[in-house]
Amino acid sequence: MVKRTSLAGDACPIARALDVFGDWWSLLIIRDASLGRRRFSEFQASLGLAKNILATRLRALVERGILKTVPASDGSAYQEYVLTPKGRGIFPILVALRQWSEEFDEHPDEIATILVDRENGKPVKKLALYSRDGRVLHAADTALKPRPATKRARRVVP
Amino acid sequence: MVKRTSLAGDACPIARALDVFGDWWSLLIIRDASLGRRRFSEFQASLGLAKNILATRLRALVERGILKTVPASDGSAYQEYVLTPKGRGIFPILVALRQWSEEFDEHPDEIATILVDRENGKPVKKLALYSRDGRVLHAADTALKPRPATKRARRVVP
DNA sequence: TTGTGTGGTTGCATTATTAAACCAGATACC
DNA sequence: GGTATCTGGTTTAATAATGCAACCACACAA
Repeated sequence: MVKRTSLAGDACPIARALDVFGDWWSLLIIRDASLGRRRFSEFQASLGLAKNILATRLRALVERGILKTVPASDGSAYQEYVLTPKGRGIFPILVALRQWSEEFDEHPDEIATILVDRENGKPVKKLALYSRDGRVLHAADTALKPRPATKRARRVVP
Repeated sequence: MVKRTSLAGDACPIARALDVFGDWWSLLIIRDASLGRRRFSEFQASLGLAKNILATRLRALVERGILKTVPASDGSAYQEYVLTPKGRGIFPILVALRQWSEEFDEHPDEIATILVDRENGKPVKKLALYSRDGRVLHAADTALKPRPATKRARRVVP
């Protein structure tokens, strides 16, 4: 069996996230969903991917709890795909990706849009990582520690 | 020619970022590099991917300015791969992915590590998006605006 | 100088992606 | 009511990417 590697059982949370939506199209579907696109045909027109791939991805994202299907909002018998809370939780990742391109892309003039505060139309701040006591942390200021054991795990009587 | 779709010319900065390191292995290589792994064999042992795939990915990441090769730090004639500033800029994306898994993974007990402040060993804060004036912004509080035209573009004399 | 480790490349089998054709049910049109 | 068209897919066949194992050149160690 020479299947594509799965990262599902990995202990690294980054790998685990990639296992859920780390393929070529899933994040773009999620981006579209967070922009308000809901219908199969909307995704297909926006992304220009083959319909069978879109169908596969939508099914996987629904299975994994990122999207859910709801009855169409226009009263027709069709269904729509909307983000679950778990799916909306991906928003910071999309913002981080966007800000990386804004900072490091070689042709930033080709970027069409900027992310702004809806209240006043001003660009948002750059994401930053903070310590408990409010200092900005860079990669070198951080470390990985083993996760403390969960208290809730109840021991089975032998 | 039925090639895999490229997102390089896309106007969306998220798509542009995914075009650079959005494939199955690149982000994991970058994660490893940011943990201090530098040698081909270290990446291969850590990730367990085929050597030809690793070679292809490393070459692509070097071409795209995420990694650069340097002489081995132990004085041998081999080379090592280290992150460029552009590569280190991916750190917030890794953090966002990690935090998403910490919050939404169905088996969080399988996550082995937590990210802490090196100063005091305490867990870092959750990434949050802020407005210019310091309010926390969620997806619904934001909007996309067309990017203002760049002033620096000089007109060619006709 | 013989042996071993590093850092790949090559070849082949398997899997994933793609485009295009097809299709059933829902909707719109007359 | 009957026909045409739209929506949301599935199926098929070709091409590209991935995975594994074998191989290989060079560095290094004994």
